Amino acid sequence: MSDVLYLKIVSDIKQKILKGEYLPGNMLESETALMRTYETTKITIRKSLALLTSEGFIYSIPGKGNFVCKPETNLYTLSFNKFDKLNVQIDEVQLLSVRVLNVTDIPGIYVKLQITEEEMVIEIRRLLCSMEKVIAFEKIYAKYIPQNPNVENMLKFANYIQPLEDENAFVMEKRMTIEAIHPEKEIADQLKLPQDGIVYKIEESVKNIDSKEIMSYSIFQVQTKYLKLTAVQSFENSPKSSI
Amino acid sequence: MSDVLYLKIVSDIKQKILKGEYLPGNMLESETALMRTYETTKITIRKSLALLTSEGFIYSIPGKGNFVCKPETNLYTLSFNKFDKLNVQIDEVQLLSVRVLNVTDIPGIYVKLQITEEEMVIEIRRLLCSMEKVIAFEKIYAKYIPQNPNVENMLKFANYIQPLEDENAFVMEKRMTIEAIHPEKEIADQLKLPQDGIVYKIEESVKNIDSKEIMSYSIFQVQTKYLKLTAVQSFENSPKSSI
DNA sequence: TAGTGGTCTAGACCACTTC
DNA sequence: AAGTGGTCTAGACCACTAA
Repeated sequence: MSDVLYLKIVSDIKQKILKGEYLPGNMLESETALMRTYETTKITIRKSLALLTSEGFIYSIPGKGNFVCKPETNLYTLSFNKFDKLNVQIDEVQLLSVRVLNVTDIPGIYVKLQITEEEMVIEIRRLLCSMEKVIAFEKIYAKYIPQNPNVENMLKFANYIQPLEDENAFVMEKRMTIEAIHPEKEIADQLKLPQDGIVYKIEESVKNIDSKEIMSYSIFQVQTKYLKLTAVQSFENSPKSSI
Repeated sequence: MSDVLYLKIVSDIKQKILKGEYLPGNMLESETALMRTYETTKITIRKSLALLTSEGFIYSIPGKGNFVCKPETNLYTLSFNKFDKLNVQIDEVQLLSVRVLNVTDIPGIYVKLQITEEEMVIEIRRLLCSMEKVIAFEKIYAKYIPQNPNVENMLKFANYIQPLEDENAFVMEKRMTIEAIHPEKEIADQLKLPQDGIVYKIEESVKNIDSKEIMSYSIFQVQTKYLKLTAVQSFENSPKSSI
């Protein structure tokens, strides 16, 4: 238990929510009532309520009061990274090919990159390896614009282990879908898998938050045994959540 | 752009971070400097900085200053629910069996439930169906304590669609692992799948945050075509993140 | 010692909801 | 009209950091 007043109030109210004294949808005491119960001023009470709000425990309706949230039980936090979060440590990247292609050469890619059918794309194909073994196969696509720094960056990072988006991570939004499938023959060969093996096919789009532009689209395929998907319900993961 | 001062300051600083004017690790102007630049008082500045902190953009070191965070690029938010988030709507639950067993009858279950080998477990086996078709197979385990309300709750919810943990969601921590595997024969039969089909095997532990006790352990197996896993990098998902 | 962030207080004005 | 939350201000004291 903290000896800071506003944190005491926070953990006190949090306890009441956790113990079920306040149920989702219930209204808390009014701010003036809380001022009296905790013998402090509006400012301190409001600081406590602000913290509870940012942690997702309560919300407020102006003119009415503060209410206990209905917790969102469907949200999980998943920690994933192509390079760090596999069961093996990627220690080598084998570049298979770097090509500049017409959009029409790759069916459907113009939709993924949200570009017109007249444009060019750059394609990178590479293998991620660990201890001389092929762990994953990856294709990366981006719009090709000659002399564009993004393209140069992609090439620079093509055979490095760090993903290029880490440099400007604040501006990026990544969205991925995970599927479990039987590998296509090319992939099965590369990963030295039987045809009825299983791979995770992870498609990821990286979007610039400002310009809304799709920066890159990648397909990452990895044998299931190298990737364990673990997700934690993210409710209590809010910042500074400490009881 | 908001007409509320502290929100203006927030979005202003956020823009500077997004545009790269402030880089991760950089120190912001001091609070007194910010007071001068925005011609306001310490309180308003501090309110802005508090919001930026809770959104994960900055952190502060007492006596030194406020610094731009290195964004965590590995964290994704996954929305998942056995009942709502499949590609089909579960409209029926078929209870296959409810049994009370010795812990030793289910190899390894005492580890999952963190109980001793002398205790009893309750086991629920059920099918989740949609439009007369079997979508998923689920086994749920919990420690069996006669007359314990948890057990009664489990039984009450055993053939309902809502998961029982929703009632006390604040106190629960859910942790799940997702695997893609070839189904065991029992599962393949139930889901009417070929032996070389693929299912997602989702194991979930529900833990009471207060008591640290494992409330339940479940194994949920669903044909891959009914579950699309989509994850979004959770950086910009913080509450009230609005630029 | 000067500068920094952390905590706390008193009081004003506004917009909103409810009766 | 009474009560509610939202925003904003001035100023104090503390603990910490750095020179």
